[in-house]
Amino acid sequence: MPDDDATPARLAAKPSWLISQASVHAHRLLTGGLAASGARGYHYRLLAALAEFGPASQAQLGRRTDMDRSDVVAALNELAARGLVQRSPDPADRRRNVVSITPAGHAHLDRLEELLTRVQAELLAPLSPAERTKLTRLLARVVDHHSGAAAR
Amino acid sequence: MPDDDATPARLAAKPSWLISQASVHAHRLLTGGLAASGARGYHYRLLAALAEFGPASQAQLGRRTDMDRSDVVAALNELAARGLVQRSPDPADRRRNVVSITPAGHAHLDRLEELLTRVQAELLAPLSPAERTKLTRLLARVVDHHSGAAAR
DNA sequence: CGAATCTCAGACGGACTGAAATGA
DNA sequence: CTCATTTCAGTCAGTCTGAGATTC
Repeated sequence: MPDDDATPARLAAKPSWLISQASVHAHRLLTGGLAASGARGYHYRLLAALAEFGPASQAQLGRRTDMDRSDVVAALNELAARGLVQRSPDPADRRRNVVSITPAGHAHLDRLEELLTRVQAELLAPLSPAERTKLTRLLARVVDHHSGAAAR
Repeated sequence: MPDDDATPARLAAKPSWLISQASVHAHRLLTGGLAASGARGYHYRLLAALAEFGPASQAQLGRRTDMDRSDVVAALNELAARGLVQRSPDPADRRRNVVSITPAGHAHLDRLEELLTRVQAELLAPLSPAERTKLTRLLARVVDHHSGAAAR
């Protein structure tokens, strides 16, 4: 049987379908690439937030990386066990754990950054450099519009 | 505190991040719009496949709509209960149920089609018509590349 | 015999909710 | 006392796997 798994045309033409298919492929490439280094996407998100904004509470990190509170706890446990972040009580407010990135954490972030850059190239392989930029800009405007309106 | 939920720049610039964020927004708009009609995305996918390719077995429908076999069973139960599809044993192969769309199913598909078209417009609201086309074409090439290579 | 189909029940990982403990 | 934070336990919806019955 030839087209036993052909996608219905009206479905394949819907932007929402294309986006969700693209997202599936992206997630597969991403977790695949990271697994080789024993890392997860959450690690990158947390380390990137710490590197850019400096030490932060776990609640802050959850908001900045769009992660659930309990997932932040779990991922930080993994990072702390490997010495990539450090938890210390905030001297100014002893309710908080202030989380900061260590030198080893910076080094790890650099490795992940490089790895993720390769994954992006793989994901956008069929597009020219100009087209990759164009796609990225268009997506950014769509995302910006909806997260600006909906988030808060 | 102002930027308590700012996204790290290097994360916000990654195509894979943008795609997955866009996918979250698309899914939210989609399920939200469909829920108003008591419908689900699976219903549209199945009805579209039946309308385009004609009667099919449940296994075929699963492949064409990228659905799990047990989800096909559940969604068809819902559609059959509302008289939108019909199940009948295949006389040529009694293992199979041949599923076909009813006139009421066609009418329902038309309603869903209209609804989903509005959702697409909402999703791509910040883009001009030309930009929407451009984005759709670029995404189609990316998806095509990866599903052509990985699927089988 | 092996392979495919339909169906149901159970499992499984991911994400959210509630509440206790702590301390400003 | 009230509020925010951290943490864990429990829950929940969505999806997949396994197994059985049937037919090719």
